Amino acid sequence: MPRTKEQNEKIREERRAEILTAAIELFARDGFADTGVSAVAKAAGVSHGTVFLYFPTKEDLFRAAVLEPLLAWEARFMSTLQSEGSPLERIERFVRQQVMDVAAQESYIRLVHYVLGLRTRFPDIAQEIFGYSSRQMAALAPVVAEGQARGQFAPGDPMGIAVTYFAWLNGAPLVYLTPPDDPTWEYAVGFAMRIFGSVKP
Amino acid sequence: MPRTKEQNEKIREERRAEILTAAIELFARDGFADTGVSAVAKAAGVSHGTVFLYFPTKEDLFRAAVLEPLLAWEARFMSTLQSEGSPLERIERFVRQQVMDVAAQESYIRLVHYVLGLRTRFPDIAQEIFGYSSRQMAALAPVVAEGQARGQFAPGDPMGIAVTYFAWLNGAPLVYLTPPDDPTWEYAVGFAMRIFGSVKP
Amino acid sequence: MPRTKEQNEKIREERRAEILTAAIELFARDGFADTGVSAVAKAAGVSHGTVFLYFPTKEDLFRAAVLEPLLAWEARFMSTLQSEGSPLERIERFVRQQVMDVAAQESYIRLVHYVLGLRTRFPDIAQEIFGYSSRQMAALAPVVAEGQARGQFAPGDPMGIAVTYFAWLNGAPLVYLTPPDDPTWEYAVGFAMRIFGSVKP
Amino acid sequence: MPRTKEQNEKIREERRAEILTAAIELFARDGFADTGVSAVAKAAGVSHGTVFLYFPTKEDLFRAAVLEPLLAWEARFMSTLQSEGSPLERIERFVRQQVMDVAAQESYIRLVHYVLGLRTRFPDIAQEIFGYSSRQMAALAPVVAEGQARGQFAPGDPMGIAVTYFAWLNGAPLVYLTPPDDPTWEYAVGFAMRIFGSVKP
DNA sequence: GATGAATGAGATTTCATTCAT
DNA sequence: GATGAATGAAATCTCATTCAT
Repeated sequence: MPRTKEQNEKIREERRAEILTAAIELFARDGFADTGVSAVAKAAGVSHGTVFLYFPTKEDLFRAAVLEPLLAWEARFMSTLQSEGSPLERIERFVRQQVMDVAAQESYIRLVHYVLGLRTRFPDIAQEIFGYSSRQMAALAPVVAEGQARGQFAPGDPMGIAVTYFAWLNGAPLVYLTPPDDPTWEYAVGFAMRIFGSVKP
Repeated sequence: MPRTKEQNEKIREERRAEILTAAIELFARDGFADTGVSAVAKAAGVSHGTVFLYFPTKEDLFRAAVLEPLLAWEARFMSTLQSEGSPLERIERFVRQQVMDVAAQESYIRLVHYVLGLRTRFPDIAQEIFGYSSRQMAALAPVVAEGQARGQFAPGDPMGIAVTYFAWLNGAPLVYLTPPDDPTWEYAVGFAMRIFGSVKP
Repeated sequence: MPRTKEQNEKIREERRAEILTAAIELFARDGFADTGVSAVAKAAGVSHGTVFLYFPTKEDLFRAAVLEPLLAWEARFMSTLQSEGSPLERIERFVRQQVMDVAAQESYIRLVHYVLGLRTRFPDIAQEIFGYSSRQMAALAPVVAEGQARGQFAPGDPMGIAVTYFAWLNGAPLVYLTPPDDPTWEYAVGFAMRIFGSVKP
Repeated sequence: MPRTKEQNEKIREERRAEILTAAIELFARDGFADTGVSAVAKAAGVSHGTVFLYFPTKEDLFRAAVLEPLLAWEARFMSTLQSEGSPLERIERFVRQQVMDVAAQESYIRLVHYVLGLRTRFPDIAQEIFGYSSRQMAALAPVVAEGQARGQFAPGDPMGIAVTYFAWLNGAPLVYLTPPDDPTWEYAVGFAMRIFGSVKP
């Protein structure tokens, strides 16, 4: 009895995900050129020929490894920002969530930064990441403004503050090198709130 | 009659610097593996064989391109931090200098970040960069503490604040994409000072 | 449907042998450094990339080309030495076999001598060849002693005689330059027997 | 006061000899392709540019390193062969001299064998060496014949015997690996005499 | 005459991609 | 669909040779 169409689809989906997971890890560790397709195949438990059945070229594989996780993140962060509570509460929740994700997905973050650093080498992918960043900053600014109106944050251009926060968020994994469950990360959240002008006594 | 030793030395010094300058630019743009030694040679106006007369391997060239500028920077920043004036003045000068350098040497900064991102690929070089960062943070913290004692900055663990500032500084070039003479950078300095708890009215 | 494991194994075995045969010929003619892997590949009818699928480095290819035929030879010679007949008959058969092999496999012999000449350049391979020689001399000596006891050979230290014979055998291809079917070789056998002290009237 | 023509000549002669001595050693150790002109220059204490003042190409240097010592040897051996004494005495003296020279100049001998092994690679040089060998065998045969006539040697074609002896002489350094002052070499002389049919009781 | 900086041909080795099975 | 043998472009690195000084 041959497999049904659904079963085939499912198998394909799983294989694809396995390859992508392996690719993220390896591309993040060694960069694009130093990561062989064979290495990804091996880590995913398939032959290197198979990788090309799922991704026509190495560049396609790379692009998928970099961009697909971004989509899932974006949805989560946006919803957090629009959730319940005062601006201070929402922003603190948002910051904590991002910090924790950055800590937990450290190798993926490295991959994103790698592409941004080589933005002339990978212009299309970098462009998509910049779009993602811009949308987040644009969504953060009005919440900051609302907090300032309520007196929860120190005054200042809300968009400038949002940008400053994202600069810090991007730089964080370069200075905090501890594992995700280390208290440093929670501690860092408190310091990040200083950017919004909220200093805990 | 052969050249004197001094003449040879001078020639070598100049060629070396030319090659290094070209290497920084290209490594920053395309990364290690995608930058051919021939491309560096061409940009420096020499044949590829010549590059190997000055740097025994491509890795040596890369290492020199990443680390040698750091040494010059370190001296400058340290001296700024220990210059005259109140803690607030010194830190503001320090921040402005770093921000302006980061803006002006954008491609070099990208190169440094590239290495930090691929720190398992380039462990030795990354280690040296981390050492450089640590020394700067260690030098910054006492100035913050002094400013807090004088009431110029909001309270908070000085070392934690120093680390937060460096996180921001590292992230800045990923969100500010404007040329070095753009007012954005001066503007960014003001926002960075929020991290120290100094909010201009 | 992919090839079966057996099919792959067979393909690999055949290709490997083809490459090795070509390599022996070319290494013997031009030495290690002046034989390009591409030349071997061309002679074997494959692309140069393929050679590296079978031998990870050129040195590995060289080592295999030098040592693998030795193993086959050793077995043959040993069995001849221990075959039936009087010591004189066995040694004469042994000498004739070696002389004929040396004549027939002239280029391979040249390759072995090449390695022995450059024994500081190829210490491991040379060591293995010396081991091979030693084992043969050690096996020859007792047969000589037996022949002396029977009065078939002139007296003298059997091991010294074995060594002398091997010196001659090694030197033979440097002075006899005729093709393998030339009567010179058969003629040479008779002269070699003088070393054992057996002079035909 | 400038140097006289004679002084210049002498200096040139010495430099040339130094380079040649270094070249013999290195070519013998590493072969032609793996010996760099710079290595020879360094061993001779000159710059690599200087080597090309004395030998227009690397091949010329190699040719000189291989062939020049042969000329000196030839003269010595010939005179020994034509010296005083009975054929047995002269041949024994000749053999001893050659064996001792082979032992003492082991690396040079290796170089000669290297060229003979790669005779298609270095056809001209090999040709000259073969000429040298032929002349020696041609000179040795009549002495053997004379010895046979006097009953000092066992009968047999004198030229065949001469060739057999040279085969042995060429093979000797491949099986005797001891330093030149080791008694093995003197011992070997005795065994070599068996080829002529002279067995010491 | 001597030096050593520079060149560029050529060597080994890697690896994305193709394709027969 | 999956495999892995094969290809060949491209990369790093070496070194004989030239030539300005």
